[in-house]
Amino acid sequence: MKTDLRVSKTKEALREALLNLLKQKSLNSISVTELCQAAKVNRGTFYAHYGQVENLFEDYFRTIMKDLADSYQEPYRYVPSLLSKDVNPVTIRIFHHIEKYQPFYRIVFSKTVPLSYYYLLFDEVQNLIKNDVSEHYNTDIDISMLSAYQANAILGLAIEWHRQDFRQSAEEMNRLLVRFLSL
Amino acid sequence: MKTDLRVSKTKEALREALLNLLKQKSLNSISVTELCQAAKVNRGTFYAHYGQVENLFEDYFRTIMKDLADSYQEPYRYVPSLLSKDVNPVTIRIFHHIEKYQPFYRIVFSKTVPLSYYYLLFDEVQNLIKNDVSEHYNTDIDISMLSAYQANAILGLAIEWHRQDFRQSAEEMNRLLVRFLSL
DNA sequence: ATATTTAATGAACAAGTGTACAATAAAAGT
DNA sequence: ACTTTTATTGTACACTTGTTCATTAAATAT
Repeated sequence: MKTDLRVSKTKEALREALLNLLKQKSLNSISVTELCQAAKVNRGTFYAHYGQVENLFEDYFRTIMKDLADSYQEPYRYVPSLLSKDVNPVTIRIFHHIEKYQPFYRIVFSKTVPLSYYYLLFDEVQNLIKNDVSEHYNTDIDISMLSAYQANAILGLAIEWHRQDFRQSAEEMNRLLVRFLSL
Repeated sequence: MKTDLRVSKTKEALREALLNLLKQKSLNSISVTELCQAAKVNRGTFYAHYGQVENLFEDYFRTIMKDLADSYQEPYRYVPSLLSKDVNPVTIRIFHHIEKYQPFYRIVFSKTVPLSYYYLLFDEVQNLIKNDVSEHYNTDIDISMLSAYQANAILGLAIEWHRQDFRQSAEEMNRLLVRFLSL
């Protein structure tokens, strides 16, 4: 059975209202009450679907990360020439993705937000690397640990990128990563 | 001028009450009201010092991380023999530190907690690496980016360690890190 | 078209939040 | 010891939170 039209209608209204409010104020200053007023949705209805505003945002985050996953379907155009074979381009699309959704990732990387958002990103990158790594290394190595190590290294660059207010281009971040991988 | 005795008294009472409550329930289920009742501190006084329960925990986290920083004063006894010179032992004390405060780090790495705790840890490790890295590499390299990259790689292991319920020993984590560094 | 299922609504409730301010009490300075 | 400074307390207020439940309305199924 498909989802009830009313459900998708209210979820859409809430998402829309959240995005509008985020233009004016920070995520954790948005109350359930004002969100529901903006969305013209009953407060009880909100609680039926999400428990807190953070969960609504997480819902939206998942759709954005779906776009990251999807990007691996099409060929990648941004790999610097020096890359080619050593570094699997798979690991490197993340920076263009973050650049594309920059206003969004300013929130994801902000201090007051729950750690769960970071974990969503971590999971995604770790899984991408897991697929890649399991082919290239011996089987006696702990794949979970190695992929966690490599995935989070990349996210470390993303964190620093955010801290420097995204002043570098995604291209530059790619080149940085390639350089560090060859150290 | 030193801090007022009354201030340290109330802060101590609040910290003590928080630690007791954390034995029974999760951080974000602890209300300001019940915390203040347990600490026998007026609710208004709490708001004068911290704005939310999370900030009180952060305060405590800082003292624990001070212990990590201090550990670099004394010689390190846990370095596997294979390490010696390639890997600076500086980077590797983190796992014994986390092991020592394990119940605490279960909270720090839990999903609902603010990202700021992770950043505190990240800052600490990044700075330790910065000091080390600035000696060993060319000056044309972006030290902030490289240290962010390396620091977060290590924290990636910590995240995965937490996810696997800390089943490995700190020694094992050290060996894993050494191995990954030589790949 | 109609009946059935199920989601959204509105109202109401106890509890917690965040803030303000005058009154009190405890440190610090002399 | 006494005065001054400053933190804590108690009370109050408007507001938000999270939950419940009967009522209404919209979508699905026949």
